[in-house]
Amino acid sequence: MLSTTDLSNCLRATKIFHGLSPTQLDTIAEITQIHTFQKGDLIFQQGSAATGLFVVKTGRVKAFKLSAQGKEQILHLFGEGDHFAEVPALDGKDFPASAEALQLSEVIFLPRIAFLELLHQYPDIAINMLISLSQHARHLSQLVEDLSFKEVPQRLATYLLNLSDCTDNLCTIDLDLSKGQLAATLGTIPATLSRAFYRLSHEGLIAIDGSQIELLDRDLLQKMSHSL
Amino acid sequence: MLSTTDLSNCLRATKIFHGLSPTQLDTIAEITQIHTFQKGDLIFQQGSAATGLFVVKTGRVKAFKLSAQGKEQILHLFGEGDHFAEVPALDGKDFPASAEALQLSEVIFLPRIAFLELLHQYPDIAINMLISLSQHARHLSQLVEDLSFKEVPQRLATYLLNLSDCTDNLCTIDLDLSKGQLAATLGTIPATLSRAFYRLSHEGLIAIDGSQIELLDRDLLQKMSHSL
DNA sequence: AAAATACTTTGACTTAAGTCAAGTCAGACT
DNA sequence: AGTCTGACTTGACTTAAGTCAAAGTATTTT
Repeated sequence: MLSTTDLSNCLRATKIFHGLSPTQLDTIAEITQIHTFQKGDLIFQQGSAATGLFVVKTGRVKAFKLSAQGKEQILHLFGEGDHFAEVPALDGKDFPASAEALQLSEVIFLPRIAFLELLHQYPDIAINMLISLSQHARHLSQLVEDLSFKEVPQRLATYLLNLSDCTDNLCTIDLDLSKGQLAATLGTIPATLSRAFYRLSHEGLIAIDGSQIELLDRDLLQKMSHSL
Repeated sequence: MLSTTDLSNCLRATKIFHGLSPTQLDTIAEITQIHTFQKGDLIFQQGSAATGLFVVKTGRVKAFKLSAQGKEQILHLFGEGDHFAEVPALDGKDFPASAEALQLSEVIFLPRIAFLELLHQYPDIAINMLISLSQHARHLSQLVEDLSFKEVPQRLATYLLNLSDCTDNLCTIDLDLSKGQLAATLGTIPATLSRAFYRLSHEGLIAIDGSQIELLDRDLLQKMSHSL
């Protein structure tokens, strides 16, 4: 069991409560709960009633949709300090997607009513929230663009380039997801992703060794990620 | 030219400034400008630098992306009282999409800096904004779901059912968009949409007469819109 | 280390949907 | 009325990507 002080230290490292005073953090710490999820545990399910806001303390969480035919589409990946389920927490309607822990994760939970009160009480939280919701929307509109305009090999090229931007000029990158989960992120299925990997490596753009991907030709990858 | 009083009356009817006092509205009215756009006029272009927030006074506006190959994907349709371009107005990064007037439209413009000041000054605006941004995100995640899981005839069935929900049990509906624009909304092209219309009418689910669509079998449409 | 389980790749097949071009239709303009 | 223009439809073709199942490769468990 975490003390309130420890918890308010966690809250400080969080996007949404960033910039609040220690006293404010303590107040918030008192109304939050911590839940632990094992890898694969469902945190909430698409279509069920809104409960509140979640903040990742440790671990990794995915937000995803599942089709009637069993196809998965990952919408977002959340890491430490990220919060999720803001949309249902704000509007009170059902969860638009499901959430699942990708690994052992500790998640801070803030009940909806308490969250809404905080929002009115501390305008800074509302502003932080606006920033992160707009990132969220930007990311979704990028996903729409990718799904609507790009073929799978292009989406893969885009993904690899984005990953390597983070790891900077190191041209060997390590996939942060299993290939199956990567397929679900890119809006396709493992078999198709596998062929896209083959195609990029066959054309000399990348070299694959398990989850290690070496980017051999950034310029061509860049070109591929934009047009066909 | 509109007087400040007239303008503040317009602002009252707006989602984002709803609930503010007349004095507050007057203050806001002084820093806004009104622009008139003809049908087909570009309001701003994807990729250009953020300028501010736009509010539809009259008319209709679409937010859309254009691929390198010339395919269009409509992200949102805005009507009177709706605001758009909140995301770049908030985060200051480039416009993620373009906006164009679908008909003669009057648009209220609020420069970014002034908008951000208002946000800090009047917490109610931030809250209104949060609500509408979450609708925005919900809509985008629905679009992702449709693009990732559904085939074009299913997307069309979903669209028609949603339209008829508004017009309620009146089972003849009038398309509010040209077929070309509807195709861009559903993430496809006119030729494919045309075949989807044919298929639904051939299967007896709808009857088509130009832009008048009669829904003949709601239950089957419902079924089609969900699974295959 | 062997066995079991899960993940990934490959192959053969099917199909939804894009491309391009030709035709049709309707409203706008002179 | 007649022609022009833009929107819509249809046809023939191509192709990306999904399906299903089998083979191959890891990873974990006992």
